[in-house]
Amino acid sequence: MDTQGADTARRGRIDGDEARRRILDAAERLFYARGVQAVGMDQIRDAAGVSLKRLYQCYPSKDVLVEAYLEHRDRRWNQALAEHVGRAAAPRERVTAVFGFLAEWFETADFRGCSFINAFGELGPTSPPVAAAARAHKRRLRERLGTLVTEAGAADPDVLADQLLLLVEGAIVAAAMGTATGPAERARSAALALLSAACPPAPPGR
Amino acid sequence: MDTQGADTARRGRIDGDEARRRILDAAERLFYARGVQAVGMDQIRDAAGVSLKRLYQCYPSKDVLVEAYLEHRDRRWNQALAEHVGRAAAPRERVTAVFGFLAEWFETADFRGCSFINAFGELGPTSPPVAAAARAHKRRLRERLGTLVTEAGAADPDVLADQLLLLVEGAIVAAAMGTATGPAERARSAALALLSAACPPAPPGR
DNA sequence: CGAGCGAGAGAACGCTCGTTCTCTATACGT
DNA sequence: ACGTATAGAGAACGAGCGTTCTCTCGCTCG
Repeated sequence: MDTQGADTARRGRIDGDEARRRILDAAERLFYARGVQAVGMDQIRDAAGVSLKRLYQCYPSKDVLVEAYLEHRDRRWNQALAEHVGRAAAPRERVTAVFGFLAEWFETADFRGCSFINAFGELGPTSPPVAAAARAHKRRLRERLGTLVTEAGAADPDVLADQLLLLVEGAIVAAAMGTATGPAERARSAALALLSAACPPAPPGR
Repeated sequence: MDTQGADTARRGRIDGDEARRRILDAAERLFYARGVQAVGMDQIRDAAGVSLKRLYQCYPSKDVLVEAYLEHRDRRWNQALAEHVGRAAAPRERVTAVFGFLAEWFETADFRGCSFINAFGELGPTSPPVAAAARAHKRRLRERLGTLVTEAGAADPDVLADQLLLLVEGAIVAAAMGTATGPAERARSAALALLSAACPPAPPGR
């Protein structure tokens, strides 16, 4: 009688892949919500409904689990962003879709800023792998912005992409700290202004 | 013979105010460089050249010391920014001076991002006082930007101030993580573009 | 000059937490 | 059905750290 209990949160004899997934889900939720150092392995075990032995079989140390957490979050975030941007066709709409994505994200109940900025601030000087993961995440974002503004025909794509990156990161930080009102909308209007200024509506000169 | 040693880093019988200053200096340096949780009271004691007893006499707990650290940093940072902005007279120059200040700051040898963003990411969900201090710091920055853009005659100062805030925070984060090239300059040019778009050079209409 | 208050140095305490070990019970192969 | 390998549950271990305590010494005040 139901010793398996696939979707319950309590313990039971479970498959190896299922255990990995549950652990990673629990770790992602807890690390993101409370910070890495504030969450112990015991709490992850409880939330995942897995034995400590299993936990250490799947992820042999907390450092490994932290890296897996960041990697997973990078993949999910980039995928969600890509989907959101992909729903827009016109180049300019694709750029503003980035900020629409941010607006939706900021409204999420458990939003607590950017995992990578948080992890970098918390562990960056101590843990080179964490610092590298955070930089890699931002580099991918920067590259995506680069292709978007290039497709939009910006005069100097490198400059504009950097500026949009600043707006995105600033909006995330401001949303996390509640500093600016409607950070996503403010960032989007700023991005539109920069975009309009950067891609001349009529070809200049001849 | 020199049991006092005011400017040496080693121990010795010292005055109470001097002890407070040395402790706060050491705490600021270490907390900022390595993060709050990564620095122990013993290390602060060593760096300050003070006994543990003295340390706890001046700051009765680590939490108190952390709050003093953030408060001190807020005061110093705002003062430095005010000085930098104060050297410019024209309203538009005063706005761009903010980004000149950032550029100088980013070149500092021990630059490691914004103490408040870092502390918020590290301790925000755990420590309400830290979260409050970070929000207060950003609120002050936002207010300063508000007055600057108002003096510059922006059409909608609230929107522009928010946007400049996003650029500033984004530039700080990008500088800390090495994401964008020349974040301060990129932010400044973006700010100038937004500023030009926001304050009509000729009064519109009549 | 002597007594005592306070400072410095560091050991000690208690707690947390990452990691491992032990013990018991269960599933599976023959 | 029995032995064995493995999982679960949680105790145990060791290190790190915030905080306190002890001991000794030196300065100060009468």
